[in-house]
Amino acid sequence: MDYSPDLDLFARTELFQGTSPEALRFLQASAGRRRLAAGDILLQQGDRTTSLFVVIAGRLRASQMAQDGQQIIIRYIGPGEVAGYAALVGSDTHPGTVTAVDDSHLIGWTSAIVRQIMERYPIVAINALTLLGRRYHEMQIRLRELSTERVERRIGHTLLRLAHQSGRRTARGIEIAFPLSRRDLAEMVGTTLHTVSRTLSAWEERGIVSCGRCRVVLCKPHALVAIADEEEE
Amino acid sequence: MDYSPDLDLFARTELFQGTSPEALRFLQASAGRRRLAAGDILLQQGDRTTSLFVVIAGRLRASQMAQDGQQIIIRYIGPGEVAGYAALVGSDTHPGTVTAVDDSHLIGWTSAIVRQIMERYPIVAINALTLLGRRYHEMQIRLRELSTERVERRIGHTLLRLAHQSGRRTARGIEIAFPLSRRDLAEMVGTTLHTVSRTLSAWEERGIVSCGRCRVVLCKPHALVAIADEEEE
DNA sequence: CCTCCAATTTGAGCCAGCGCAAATAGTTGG
DNA sequence: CCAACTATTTGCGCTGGCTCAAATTGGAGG
Repeated sequence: MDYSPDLDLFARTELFQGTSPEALRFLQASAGRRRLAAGDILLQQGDRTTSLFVVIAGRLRASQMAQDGQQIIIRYIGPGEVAGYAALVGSDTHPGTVTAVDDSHLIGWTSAIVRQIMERYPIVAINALTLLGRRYHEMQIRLRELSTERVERRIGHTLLRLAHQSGRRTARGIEIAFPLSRRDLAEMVGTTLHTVSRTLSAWEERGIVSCGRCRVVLCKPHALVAIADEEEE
Repeated sequence: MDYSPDLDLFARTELFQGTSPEALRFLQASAGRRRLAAGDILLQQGDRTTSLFVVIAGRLRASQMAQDGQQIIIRYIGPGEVAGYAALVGSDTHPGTVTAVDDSHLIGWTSAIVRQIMERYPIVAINALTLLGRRYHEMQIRLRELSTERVERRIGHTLLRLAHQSGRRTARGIEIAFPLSRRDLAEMVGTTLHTVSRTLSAWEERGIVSCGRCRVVLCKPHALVAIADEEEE
């Protein structure tokens, strides 16, 4: 491992911000490192919980699968964010699968260490609550969208959220900064890749988006907002 | 207030189980009490967060509304559970509305006290994480169901979950122990009250359920499991 | 017992979006 | 440059479940 995370790095993560220098040193001392290539699996749904990870660089996808193989994407996880929250909430198995979608670099702690950290530094437990509360709230909103909105608006909302979380400014607009296939988008939105493809094609026609293989660029985000939030007449 | 919650009561809630006698005494001393009649609103979406509540008796409904008035039911909250989790995660406004569906009795603490409690007694923060992790996981599952399953199966899963959380054994079967209209069920499942009504009628025909005005009794839970989990051929 | 209101049931028609299928276009490895 | 594969596009027909409408039922209050 050629990479040695410095203390600043920890201080910028959602889980460890605001912790004392002493705590940061302890975190550094007890951490393990992990590198993944795009496509590698970090942890599998149903696996016994052993560690908690924080993403340093790269991007991962958390997904949920049913017995019949149907799966959905819960969220994408980027730098500074927590992956494998089971260790945080004391669950003994992982509720979902986490896969790298880009080459990624993570730092990890065992469940026992995590528990110890939270007991010794309550700010970490409180940060964890804040972060989980945010994710829970996000889920409430997605659940509402899925229950009440048409596919086109859901695709719009999803793209706007992705752009917000991990958009990259480019000459042509805001690009989703990781490989995102039509199928991926469908599994986030709750539809089929066919419908996503048709919708994107229509939008591309109107110059709202520009897309390629596993790539989406939002050229007119405001137009997308209009579609996502327009009043039902 | 004629009701004086004893220490045992706290020890049985999801948030305070496992706390020391000293902590329990502090909790008791700093608690406020609140009674609600069925239909009363405990807190409204968007309101500034002031308190956290624990349900002692009764039942409440947490819901989420969009600008256009479309709403969904996030969950029902029963004895021993937390209502108004915003104070727990440090959110400054409530993400949803909480309404009593039965006469209810709650105990509450101000946000400042909650913060103080979590810093002084880390077990409470850890309990909070566990509880929120459980709810988050529930949401993942509902999101997956909503994305991939047909209405009939979703209604089945929802009824089974409700029966599990707050079912009451009766001569005719397991009764959902609080008023649940077709509309309520529809707002949990992500469909219309018409479709719920048609589905329940069909099931009643087959003796699987028995229902009245705002009442549902599961007469053959195993048949419902079969419907909810049957293989798609 | 009667009135009023909310909850529920049921019918009929329609359509957004799915399922299926087939063609096309990038990508990767050889 | 070719082969094999994966991602994407697009057409077509079908249908689950929504929308609209109207009748019915059960309770609560007087």
